Amino acid sequence: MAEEKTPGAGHNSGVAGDQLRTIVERIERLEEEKRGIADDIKDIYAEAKANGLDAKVLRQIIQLRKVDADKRAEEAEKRELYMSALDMLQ
Amino acid sequence: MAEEKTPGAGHNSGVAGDQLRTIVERIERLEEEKRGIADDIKDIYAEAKANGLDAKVLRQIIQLRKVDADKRAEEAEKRELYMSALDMLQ
Amino acid sequence: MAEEKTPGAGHNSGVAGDQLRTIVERIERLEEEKRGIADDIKDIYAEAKANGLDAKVLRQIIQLRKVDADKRAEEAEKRELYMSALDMLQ
Amino acid sequence: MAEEKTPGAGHNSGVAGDQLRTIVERIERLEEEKRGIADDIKDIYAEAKANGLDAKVLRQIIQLRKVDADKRAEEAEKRELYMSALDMLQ
DNA sequence: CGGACAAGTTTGCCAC
DNA sequence: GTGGCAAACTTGTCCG
Repeated sequence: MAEEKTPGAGHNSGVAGDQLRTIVERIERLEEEKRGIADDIKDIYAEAKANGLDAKVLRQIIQLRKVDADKRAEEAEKRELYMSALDMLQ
Repeated sequence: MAEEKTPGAGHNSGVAGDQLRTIVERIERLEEEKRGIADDIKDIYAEAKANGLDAKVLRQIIQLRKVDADKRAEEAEKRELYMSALDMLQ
Repeated sequence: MAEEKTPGAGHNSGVAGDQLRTIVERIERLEEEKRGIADDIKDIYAEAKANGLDAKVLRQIIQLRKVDADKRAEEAEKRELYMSALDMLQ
Repeated sequence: MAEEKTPGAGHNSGVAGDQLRTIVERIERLEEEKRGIADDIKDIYAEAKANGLDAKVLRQIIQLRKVDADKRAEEAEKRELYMSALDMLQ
């Protein structure tokens, strides 16, 4: 409704209204996307349940894989550290 | 009880491994996207702060707009409820 | 490491047993009360049904009134938000 | 606002408005009490944390005691069953 | 790091 | 008794 087409014509004096509005819209857009993805995930769980899978177990599996992935990432990071240390010793 | 769709196809006994793997991968893919979007949002807040905007106020503005949208949704929901309550009371 | 506040006072070593017991008992007492109230509510629904009222409609009515109350609370909260947002924007 | 002092004078025809209102108010009163107790419990957890206790461990302890109590209740129930069976055999 | 906020998980209830 | 729905509780995340 209250469109602010003309910068400087409103009561905003300290901040650029256009910039503010752009930022707000970008964030809102992204949050909507995020919500959409969360819904998609829920749908997949529902579909899995409909196919006879146990959602709870499914969540556990994904959690386990996430932990494993984190550990692997940690190890890779450590490898990087070692490598750079070796570089410095060369 | 547990029907064997793919007997002898591997060490899996109760569930179709392919289906399970597909589902897990789809969920993991979506969760990664979700994390990426959350990161994008954080980036925008950081950028806004760098441009002299107060992140706290920004969040409040977005919260206000969300509250407004929620209220509108709530009213729609309430209308639905009234309708069904009236139906049941005849 | 763990400081001994009451040495020799029993097998407890890190925490004051009396305080812990008191807290646990207070919580359990309150949870029991809560359960009792939930039971009372169920009883009223049962009684209402026995008197020919439709429990589902009853729940909807209570839900409607709750939604209204929530909306009023939401508006108050929104007013607060506006005030603080305006304060921060000066 | 919309007071229904005179039964039969309004648009309600099938149910007694007074009875309905009484029931709704009783339930709402009880739900408010329930919420109040839940808040009290939260306060105790906060207080415990302020005193250096770990709320998570506290919850686990209470959960354990609850399980034990349930088991004891189960055993008592079984005893009752045995007793009545013995009575019938006497 | 500690509290506030949101997300996810669990639990209880009702209908079938 | 089971499965879906809604509410409660718990967990994780993010900011200050």
